[in-house]
Amino acid sequence: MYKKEISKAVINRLPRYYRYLGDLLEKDVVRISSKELSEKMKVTASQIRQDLNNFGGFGQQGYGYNVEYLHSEIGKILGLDTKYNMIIIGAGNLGQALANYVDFERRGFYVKALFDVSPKLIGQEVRGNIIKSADELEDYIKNNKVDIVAITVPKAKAPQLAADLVKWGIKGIWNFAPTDLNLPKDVTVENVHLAESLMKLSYRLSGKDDMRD
Amino acid sequence: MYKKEISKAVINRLPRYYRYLGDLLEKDVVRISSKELSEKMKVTASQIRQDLNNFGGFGQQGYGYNVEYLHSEIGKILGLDTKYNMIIIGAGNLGQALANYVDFERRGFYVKALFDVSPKLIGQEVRGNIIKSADELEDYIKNNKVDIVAITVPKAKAPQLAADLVKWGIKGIWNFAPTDLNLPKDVTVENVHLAESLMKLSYRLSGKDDMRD
DNA sequence: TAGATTGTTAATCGATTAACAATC
DNA sequence: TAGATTGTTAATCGATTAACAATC
Repeated sequence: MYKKEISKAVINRLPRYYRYLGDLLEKDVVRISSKELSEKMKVTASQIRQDLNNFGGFGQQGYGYNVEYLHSEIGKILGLDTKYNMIIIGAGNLGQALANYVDFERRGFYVKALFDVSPKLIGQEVRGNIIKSADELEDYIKNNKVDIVAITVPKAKAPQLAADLVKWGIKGIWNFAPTDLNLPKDVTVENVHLAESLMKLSYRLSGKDDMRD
Repeated sequence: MYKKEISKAVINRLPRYYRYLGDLLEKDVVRISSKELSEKMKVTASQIRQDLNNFGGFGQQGYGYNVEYLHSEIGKILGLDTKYNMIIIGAGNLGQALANYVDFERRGFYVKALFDVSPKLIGQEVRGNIIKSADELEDYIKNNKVDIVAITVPKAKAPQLAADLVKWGIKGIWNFAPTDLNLPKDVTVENVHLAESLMKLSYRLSGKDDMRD
């Protein structure tokens, strides 16, 4: 069977569709047309229909889309019907912030452990998890199912840590360290580069540009 | 004078160039060709040259680019030669994590105050800043130069807060709340949607795809 | 000078938008 | 049935890559 290659641009938009549909669902909206949704989201209706049709026909001519059904289908596409075990390495403020983010759990991402090297942090409790010593990391990974590792350690430590994680079998990394991790292509890395986000804001504020997106 | 419109794709890449050049600078690399840089960054040399030439000719034929000069020029393009006063609204873990991120200061982003509604947090110190009551926010903004407001409050509170901020004259918002803020177009909003980032990771892990980027 | 590498134009590729036939 | 709106093809637009003349 031929596997359609979905473009990155489309995938990047899916979570946003999911969010808007979730909001509509909360407001008990039953159906929505691509045109109405396009006005809310400030994209073209055409783009919405094209995007969705990469995955299948979720709508109905003359009617539009059933909000609950579409929300659920996009959730499945995004893998939100799966439970993921996540651990966090680096239990500073950012690591703790992630551990405290309840919404992740609602989407199927369960924080199972936090690790740190700092004796000050080891032993502290964060949302029911005792922060463990980084020395226990290898053992932990080898004895537990870990789907996602969030890396919130300093830049200098991240590449070696990532290499070790891969060696121990980790396939999914959520990287907050301000560096690129060059890992085998069967390992999925999603980067969150806060400093770069702030620089983009700076660029636009400094007025070399009058972007509208 | 005609103002060239720089595409969003280009701007999104600038901070990454800046980071790689900064790393080279730390290693005392003096010059680099687009070809060498392209190999490190895993992009095409052509793209690098095209991107840079949106802003001017920073290189020299037969030589390449001077690392220090190019780093500095990209910094200027990104507005990193400007000092920004930033305040953080929502002093939970995420807000505190941002306040503690030293690197921001190095780039010219100074955290001047944190605000929260929680009596537990108000009065606490974070990196030399006493967390203030959100009641003082309007006064603070009216009496101080505030260039950037980082919003780390719950989703439900974010839209009203953003509307107030705009009313009080704020032009730059770094939004961490999982919602879109619909603000006048002279207000610049940069979003960091962590949940959406995690969903993208989930999509790729759930294997509907074998992306190579 | 010869060699290297940029700056820039032209060609290609991919993504977005428009249009409309299919169909609920 | 008539009206609405999708699914999908075709047209357009923009971004990336290739190629090469300019030039250090």
